[in-house]
Amino acid sequence: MRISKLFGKTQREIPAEADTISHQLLLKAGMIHQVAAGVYSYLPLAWRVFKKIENIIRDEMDKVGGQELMMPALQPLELWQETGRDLAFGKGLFILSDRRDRKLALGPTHEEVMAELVSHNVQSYRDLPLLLYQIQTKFRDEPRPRAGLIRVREFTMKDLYSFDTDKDGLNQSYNKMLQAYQNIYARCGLPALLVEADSGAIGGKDSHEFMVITESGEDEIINCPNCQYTANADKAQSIKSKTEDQEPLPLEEVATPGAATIEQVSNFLKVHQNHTLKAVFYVADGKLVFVVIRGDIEVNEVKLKNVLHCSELRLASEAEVIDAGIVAGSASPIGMMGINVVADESITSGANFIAGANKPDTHFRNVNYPRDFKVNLLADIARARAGEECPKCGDKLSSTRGIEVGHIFKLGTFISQKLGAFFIDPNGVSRPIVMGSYGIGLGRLLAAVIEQNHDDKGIIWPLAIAPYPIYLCPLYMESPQVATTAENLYADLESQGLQVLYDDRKESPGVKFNDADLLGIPIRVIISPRTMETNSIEVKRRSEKESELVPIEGIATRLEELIKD
RNA sequence: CGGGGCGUAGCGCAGCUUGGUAGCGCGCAGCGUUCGGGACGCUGAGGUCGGAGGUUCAAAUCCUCUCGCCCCGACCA
Repeated sequence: MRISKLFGKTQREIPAEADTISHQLLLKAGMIHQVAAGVYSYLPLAWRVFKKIENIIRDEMDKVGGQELMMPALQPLELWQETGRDLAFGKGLFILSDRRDRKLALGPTHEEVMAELVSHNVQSYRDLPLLLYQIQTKFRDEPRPRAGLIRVREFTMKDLYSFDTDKDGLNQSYNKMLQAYQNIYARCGLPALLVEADSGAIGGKDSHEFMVITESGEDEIINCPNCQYTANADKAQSIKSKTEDQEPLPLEEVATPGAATIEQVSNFLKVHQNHTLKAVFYVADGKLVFVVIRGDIEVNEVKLKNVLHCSELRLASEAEVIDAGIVAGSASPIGMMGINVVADESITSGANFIAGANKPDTHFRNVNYPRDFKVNLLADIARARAGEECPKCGDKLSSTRGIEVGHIFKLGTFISQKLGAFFIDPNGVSRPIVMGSYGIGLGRLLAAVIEQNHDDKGIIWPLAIAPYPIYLCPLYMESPQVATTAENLYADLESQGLQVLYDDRKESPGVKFNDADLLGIPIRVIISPRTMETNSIEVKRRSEKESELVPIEGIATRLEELIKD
């Protein structure tokens, strides 16, 4: 491709709206263009990268026996209502009406359509197992699109679904996919970390995410440097510090004038925050929930949502709390009636806590569970933090941030049951098909590669997914010798099937070098009067500082070698 | 949805407080001189100032409404 004809121009200044590296570089390199919030066009260079990633993914899916098919983005809303997942996705679902006022959803994922399809084509255990996938556009009305291609509202995803007769089969399919995913990331030059995850709106039991560690990542990851326990902070467990053993003392009221927050109360009474219990109020599907947790620990809303089995969860407003007859600032689980009380396991980690008395400016000392109050539900609803102990080995946990570049789920049978995807087992008994779901976002993967592979000059594409592996860069095109050599070499390389980006512009060396670096083409080939003097051509890798001089006759061979590495 | 910010030429910005009919840099076009890390000179094209309404002799500038975009939070595979 001649740069003089290439659609898409590099920019000297970075558009102000971008502050994530991958977003900045994609815009600066002229690879993407924003159409609306979270909606982008891919220009030719980015699209070439995209297609290379797509082919790697397709290859790995096919290798483990996946069969590619294509399902529609446009789906009847009824299908979503059958599984109830229209509620789980809530406002994230794009819904539109057709001319007859029928409601349709733009698919955010395809479990429903897939299960419906399979229900018509699988009758017997002999038809299983099955791995079906597609590479399709998905639509999600994200509350906040951000960071360029990392969180968008329209995106391409490879989604594969596994269908098995039982749990063992599911585990086998799951492990196959896990390996295939590792291969994909490795081939894309992306170190991806496997982490335990929450399954969110997709549902199901076990789920793992693949994370690329980067500061700009949206997700917090908790990990143990000792035993390699790694989990999304939404899901992560930890062992909270225990307070010292104490004999329970009698309950005692204390005046705490003006002290409402945990910080104020613990300062006022001169006790550590881990000796207090705090009350946090949520509204779950319209109902008030009283959450009790140790004062120094934060509530993990994902865990809370899961134990409550609710679809909508938000913090209660002060007015809602007061309306329920609760004294904000001194709320107490003691004597709480007619309201759902959910407590974190941390309330059993010590004795003689400070807690509210449900009277203004008053708290209790020596509150002990279960002596002084009852709860409707006791569960782990605490946010794990760095510095706490690993649930597996007891070592100190640390935390990092990452971008989720893949998510795999063991779904089980809830979707197949709802949509009637059953099979007849060898005993003639009808049973629901056991499903798994495996997603990977292509655009996000592309962006993550840039987050991971760049320097202050620009992108450094891994060879396997670079838009072009070779940047042919003649300097001083006015020199007939340079121009002729460049034209001939370009024609030669093209005829050998090599993909070459040919900078045939009459630009100064500085401009060409900077564009070559910005675009991140792995191998730069320079022809100039200087190299012509020794009848040679200069070859430099984007990832390295040093260049080498190669005799003109040997250049094609040398480039072939470099591309094979 | 809550908080903050921004919409003026393809991109980055100034002008707005104090109304007088739009400017700078980059990029773009032409010519010439340059040229191994974003050269220089000259000439030139390009904007109904996000949109609607209002105030005024006069609005990019003041007022009202509205649309869009970004960031933080909430939320979210």
